[in-house]
Amino acid sequence: MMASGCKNYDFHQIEPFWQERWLKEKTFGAKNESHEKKYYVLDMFPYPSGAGLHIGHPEGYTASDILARYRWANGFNVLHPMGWDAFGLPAEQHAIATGQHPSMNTQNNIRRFREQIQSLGFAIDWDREIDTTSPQYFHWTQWIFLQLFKHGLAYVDDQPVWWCPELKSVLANEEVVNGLSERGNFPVERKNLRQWVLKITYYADRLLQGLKDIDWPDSTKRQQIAWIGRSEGATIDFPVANHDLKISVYTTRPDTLYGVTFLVLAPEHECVERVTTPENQTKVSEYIRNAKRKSDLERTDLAKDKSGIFTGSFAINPLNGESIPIWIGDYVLVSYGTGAIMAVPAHDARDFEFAQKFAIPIKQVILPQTAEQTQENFSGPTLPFCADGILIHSGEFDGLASEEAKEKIIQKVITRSFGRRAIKYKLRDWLFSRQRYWGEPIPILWIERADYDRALKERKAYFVDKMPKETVAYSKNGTEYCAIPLHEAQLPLKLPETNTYLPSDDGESPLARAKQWLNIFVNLSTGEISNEAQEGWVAAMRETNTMPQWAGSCWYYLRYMSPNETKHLVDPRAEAYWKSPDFYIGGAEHAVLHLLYARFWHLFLYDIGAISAEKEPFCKLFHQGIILGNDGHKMSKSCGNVINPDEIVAQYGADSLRLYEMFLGPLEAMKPWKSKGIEGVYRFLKKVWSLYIDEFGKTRTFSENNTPAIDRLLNTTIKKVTEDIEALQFNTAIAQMMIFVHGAQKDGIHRSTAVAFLQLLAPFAPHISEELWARLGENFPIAKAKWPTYDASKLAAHNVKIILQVNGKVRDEILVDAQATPEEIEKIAWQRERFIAFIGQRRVIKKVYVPGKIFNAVIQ
RNA sequence: GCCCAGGUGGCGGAAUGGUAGACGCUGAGGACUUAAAAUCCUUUGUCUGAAAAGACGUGCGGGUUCAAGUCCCGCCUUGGGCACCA
Repeated sequence: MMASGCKNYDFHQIEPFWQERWLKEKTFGAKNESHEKKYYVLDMFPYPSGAGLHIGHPEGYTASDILARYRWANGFNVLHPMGWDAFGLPAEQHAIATGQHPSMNTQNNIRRFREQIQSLGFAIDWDREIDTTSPQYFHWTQWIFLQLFKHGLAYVDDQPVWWCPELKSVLANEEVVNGLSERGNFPVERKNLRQWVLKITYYADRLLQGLKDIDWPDSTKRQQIAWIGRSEGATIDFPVANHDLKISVYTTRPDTLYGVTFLVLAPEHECVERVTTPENQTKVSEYIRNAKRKSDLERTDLAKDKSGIFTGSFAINPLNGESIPIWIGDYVLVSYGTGAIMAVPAHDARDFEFAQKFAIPIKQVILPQTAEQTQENFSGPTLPFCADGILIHSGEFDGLASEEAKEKIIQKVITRSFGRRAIKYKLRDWLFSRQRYWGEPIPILWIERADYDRALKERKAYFVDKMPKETVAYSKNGTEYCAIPLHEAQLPLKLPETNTYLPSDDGESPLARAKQWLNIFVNLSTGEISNEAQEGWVAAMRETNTMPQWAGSCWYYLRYMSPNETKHLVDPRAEAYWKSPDFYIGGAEHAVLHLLYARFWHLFLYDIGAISAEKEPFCKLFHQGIILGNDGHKMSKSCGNVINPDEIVAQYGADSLRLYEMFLGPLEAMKPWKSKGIEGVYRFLKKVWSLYIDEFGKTRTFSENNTPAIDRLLNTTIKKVTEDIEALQFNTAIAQMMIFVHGAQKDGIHRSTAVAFLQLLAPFAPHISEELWARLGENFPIAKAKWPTYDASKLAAHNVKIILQVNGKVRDEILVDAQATPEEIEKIAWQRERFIAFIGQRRVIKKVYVPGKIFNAVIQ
């Protein structure tokens, strides 16, 4: 069981040899039937781009691989899979440019990625490889969509959506950053289009609550919390003077209700026309026209210059009867709360700015409550004062603290029935359709209303028990169409073959041009589909939108458990065993996209019983930091600082690359790549080699015995490496192994020590470890060898160094027996001239002894 | 503007309140070599000093403590996130 007769550390020979061997012997195949404890370690699977593997990929993959191999060595049945998130724009743009079908391009990229990843020697179960673009996979992505549809969580809507003219597609809220597309940084605009939307808001509260029980980086949890944006408050109805009309506003600050000096409606608010008085009509219409013309970037611009217009009407504050003007302003969003606000300029920065600009009265009703600010000479806070405080000018509520006042005022509002408690979320429903070719087709058929009604009435339709309570419908050219699910037997619904991938300017998907695929006939009793009209069948049109790239990644971690399952999205027995990943690693950039969408789908699948083991998909999450270029900037082609992993592997080998990426710094930190730095770990591996192999390429004969120092060093190293792996502190684990090798080189080591050290090194640098392991005559994979344990009694040295301090400053050091008592140590200290010299004639008033470390004399 | 995480030698980074700078890179000197590469050894925070040694030193200013990179208060600064969400 030996790789080669290579004399020197020839990784070119060693690494491919073991990679092939692991693959062929399925060394890292996970067993779905096992009495062993399971460990499921998951990487965020890559998008196989045409650029090939990036140097950042192996960072997370190596970290997860170290854990996988470490768990194997601890007797776990480990699942460490890999796959491809392969739908997406670049493959399609490549197709547009070359005419080559996107699947060709995708398969080429996958092949390259697989080769590159395999060249790094990860302990992956390649029999479980998945590809989101394969029909066997998207069959179940489509199946999940049908379940969402059935449960009323997928619906169509033609509210304004983000449209990107450059990408010719709509984008989800999460994909728009500062008015630009997340992908490509192209401008986006608002456009009314008929779109599929998933009701993620139905899960808003549970998505928030679920965060409490999972072990995630705080910053990521905070981002999701902020994105969900739950707030508690009240909606309050303001009657409009001289109208039979009330305007409802949402507020989180009912304690400021006495400070309301105006209302503001969003320009799109439904009451705008009714409250606008005739003399203000012209100006208001003009204002609204302008507001509509403004791009969202302008409207939410950084300058935030307030604009607005008076409607001419007044509302009545229901609490104190004050008459307050009703304004229109585009700083109020129609899509949040009620689309109208009560403005309290004294205690809200935005209202304050608005009031100042339009000379509206500002009425202070809250006083700061800190002792410092309530002193006699206190002249009042700088307005706006937005924190909690004590109420003034608020009638019966004067003197109450904000928190209590909120509650009391809400109660009064409820009793007098002009309002109610309310909880609002910033989270919006997930815009789920894309006008693109290279995505999962949405498995929906559109039939005419008459056919739909007749089928339902006859109660024989195949879809009766697969429909949402509310019919999903839309009208086009005077005809109403209803959505029905494709029969499950028709899944997977494959993309039509076409040679025009280019989307159109009007938001129509390229699929709409594949007429053969688009216009079909369906048997409403059986769900069968045909291209030819048949007796009793009805004409139907397929949905032409496709799913967004996030769809496939919402449930891939389940598919790995049983990648070939044909009856379920995941084999229930496999799911019961593997549950969910024990460890999930990937970039922080997915904090609110993938990681929120996947949690949503997981909760849904749990609710409908498709899975049963866990309510949360990712119980422990970790983000690896970004690796920057040599120059400290983010790697990019334009900066010319991109490091190619293939070149590193060719020059130093995979083990060096793995080791170096782990040695760079803390896993979570952003850190610059230094091309010189890899020399250090490469030298280290060469030293390891020569510790085991002599200059003729023969395995060395080891020492008869370890020196006591080596015994201690080995045990310290086992302890440190084990603990550091558990804590994901790989950089310091490697440092400790370097210290070990240095000591081993000097003193020589016993064979058993040589064996143990290889095991520690194996998760980090598996190829060289496996090679040397084989040369030591072992005949099974090193990853399956039981992880070494340390002997705690051998960690302590016989002699310890005690630091002598005077007033906390280091003045001397002494070497004493580890068993020495404080008295004995003090006695030795008083014999040290250097130490005594710093004390001189002064009196010692205190002595501090830190066992095994420090003796500190405190003098006057 | 708001929220979060950082700031330690020439560089990447180590340090349960207890010797700051582990480990690695770089630089300097040396050994081996005809030479180079590789390897090995010594050295490498700043200042003063021939040396012994001493003083200073973890973004800045205070504080707590026998003892502070670490804890507390204020500020500066870098990175990330959110940003009219009422």
